[in-house]
This record gives sequence, structure tokens and C-alpha cells, in this order.
Amino acid sequence: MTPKIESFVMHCGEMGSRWGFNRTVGQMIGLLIVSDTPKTANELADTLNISRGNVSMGIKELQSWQLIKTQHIPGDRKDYYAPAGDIWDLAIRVFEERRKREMDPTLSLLRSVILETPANKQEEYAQEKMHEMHDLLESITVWASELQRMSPEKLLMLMKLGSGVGKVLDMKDKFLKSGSSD
Amino acid sequence: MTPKIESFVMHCGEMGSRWGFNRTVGQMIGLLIVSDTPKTANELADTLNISRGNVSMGIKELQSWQLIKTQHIPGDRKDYYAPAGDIWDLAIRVFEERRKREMDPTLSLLRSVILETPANKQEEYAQEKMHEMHDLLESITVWASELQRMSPEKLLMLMKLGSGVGKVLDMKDKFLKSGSSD
DNA sequence: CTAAACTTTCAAAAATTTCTGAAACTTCAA
DNA sequence: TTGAAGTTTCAGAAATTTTTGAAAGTTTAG
Repeated sequence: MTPKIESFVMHCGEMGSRWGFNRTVGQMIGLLIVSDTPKTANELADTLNISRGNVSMGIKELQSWQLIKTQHIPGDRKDYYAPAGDIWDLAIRVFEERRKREMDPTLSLLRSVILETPANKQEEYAQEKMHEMHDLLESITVWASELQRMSPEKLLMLMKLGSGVGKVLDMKDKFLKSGSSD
Repeated sequence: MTPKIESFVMHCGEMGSRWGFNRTVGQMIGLLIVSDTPKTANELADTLNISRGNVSMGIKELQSWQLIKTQHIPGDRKDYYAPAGDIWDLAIRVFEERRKREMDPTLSLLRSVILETPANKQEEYAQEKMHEMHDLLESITVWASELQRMSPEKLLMLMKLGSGVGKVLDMKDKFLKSGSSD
């Protein structure tokens, strides 16, 4: 690893836990992203100076996130690993996987709690708040899944539009009022 | 705490680390959200069965996230704590604070690395990837900050529109082509 | 079938994070 | 100025997460 590549890979390790994995998993995906050729598990272990067993668990973790794919070289028994798509694909997968882990369990708990009848004023207030939280999480979930169905180009277009989207929304209203359908 | 409230608060504790804080901080904000009156640090410690010192650190943490505000009751020296806004405000603050912690450091590292001249083919490829990553993170950052400037009503409208936003984008193009200005 | 080449598993060690509680600190009424 | 009521700090204990490495497992060529 050259110094530039190393500083990027080590940074991915430090950020790993904030991004939802652990240090070595962060280093592994960082290294795979900037590598121009697929790498074997042993190469990862040697390059990153971590144990072979740790690499094996890291690979499993990255596969569960769908961030890497396995490749084979004819006449070679080893598994070679590479990122499962371009930067956009990876970002979208991390985003989606985190949404699942960070919001779905809460959504399901909230759903079950707000179904019950409040036993007193205090619970009534609590359930009201839980209801607000539920509605917000649900809106975000629906929105996220719809955004994911959009092509990267359209998404980029939307992002580049930025707050200008507010103006477009106003425009849509005007447009619809003057006779068009959905 | 009634059983329903307790199950919500304990859930917030379990999710705490996924949301970016630790268990007791998660429980604390959960409890404050569903409480119809502000709570003192001692009440939090007693209700959650955690040490007074831990509550003090948790309060500092929640203040650094700007998720709670301090209130006073006339003739009472104690500090009373309550959520710093409604569910939307809290969600927006968590989102923003996490963006800062999870993306800004990486953006700054990438910026410095891609400025340097690649020393060989391998580094050229790596820096290309880092450039892509940089551009994506920067687009997201700009977009997030613009979304934050929108009112909750407009944001909700945008979210409810869902993937229909694609159609609106197309419409905007048509509209602009037929003679209107930005 | 056997052995070589490779991968996975998992118990225990190491590292890290969280939590406690006693001591120090702050503030204010009297 | 004093002391009661309150808050914060922080070193060490407890809990949790990560990492190692040796043993077990798998696959395939011969």
C-alpha cells in the first residue's frame, strides 16, 4: 500500500464503527474500493496486518451488507473479492441496510404499542408522541424505498436541484390546478 | 413507568448505539420524549435505575446533540429537562449531527488526498475512486443542508410525493423548455 | 480414498466502551 | 461565611465488542 492509499484505508477503519461496521471491516471495504484488481482473503490479511480468521468474518459481514462480490480466476481455487458495484451502488446499499437496522425494529415496536388503549392521561400523551414518531419513520421509510427505485442519474439530478425542489413543488401545484391530472 | 412506556424506553436503549449514542443516553431521550412533564436528573436516574453520574454525562451528550433543553420552575433550584422541540426537530438534529460525524471527516480526508499527484497506475485508479466518493459525499452534504432549510410541511410534501418527484422533474424540464425562467 | 490447498468456526484474549460512585465543585439562601 | 442542595468529574469496575489463532471443515486433483 502506498502512503495515500494507506491513509484512506486506515481512515475507513477509524470511521468503520460510525458507518455501522467494525474497524477491520471498514479497512477491508476501503481497500477493496481503491484496488484496481480483486483481492484474496490472504492478501487482505497480509496487507492490513490482521488475522486470517478476522478476514473471514469480515467477508461474511460485507456479504451480508451485499457490498462485495466473489470472483474466480480460471485454474485458481482461491476466492477473489471485489466491491459489488460502483460507489453509488455501495452507498445505496449501506443506506438501505442501515435504514433496515435502525428504523424497522422501532417501527414495529411503535406499531404494536400504539394499538393498545392508553390506561391514563400520562399514557395518552406518551402514545400520542409514539404515534408522531411512527408516522415520521413510516414516511421516511416509504420515501427511501421510492428514492431507491429511481435511477442514479435522476437521483443526482434531484440532489443537484437542492432546495430548488421547493419551487418545483409549487410549480406542480400551479400546473395541476390549471387542469392536468396526476 | 407503565409497561407500555417502559417497553418503548428500553427499546430506545437497545437501539441507542445504532442511532449514534449509548444505551443510557438512548433511554434518557426516549423517556423525555414520552414524558408529559420535564424531568430532573435525579428523576431520570431513579426511573431508569442508572447512576447519577451517568445521567450527568448523558445530559451533556444530549446537549451536544442539541436534543434537550433545560427548564426552570420558579422557586426550585433543580434543572428540569425536556426535548428541544417536536419529533421532527429531533429527527432533523440527529440526522444533521450524524451527517457531520459520519461524512465530514471523510470528505476532508478525501479532499486532501485527491489533491496530490498519483505516483503510479495503481494510485491513479485509487484516486479516481476517491474522487467519485468525494463527489458523491459532497452532493449528499449540499443536498442535506438544503433540505434542512425547507419547512417541515414542505419536506413532508416532498416525501409524500415519493418517486412521483421523478415525474415532476420531467415536468419541470418541459415547463422550462416552453419558455419560463428559473 | 488421500492429501494438499484453502476456508470457516469459535473459545478465549485483548481492546474498547460504558457505568458507577465517591470526591470535588458550584450556587445560593440565610 | 456557612452549609444545604444541587451538579460534575473521573478513576477504576463492569460490560461489551473485536480480534486472534488453533482446530475443524470443505473441496478437488490425483
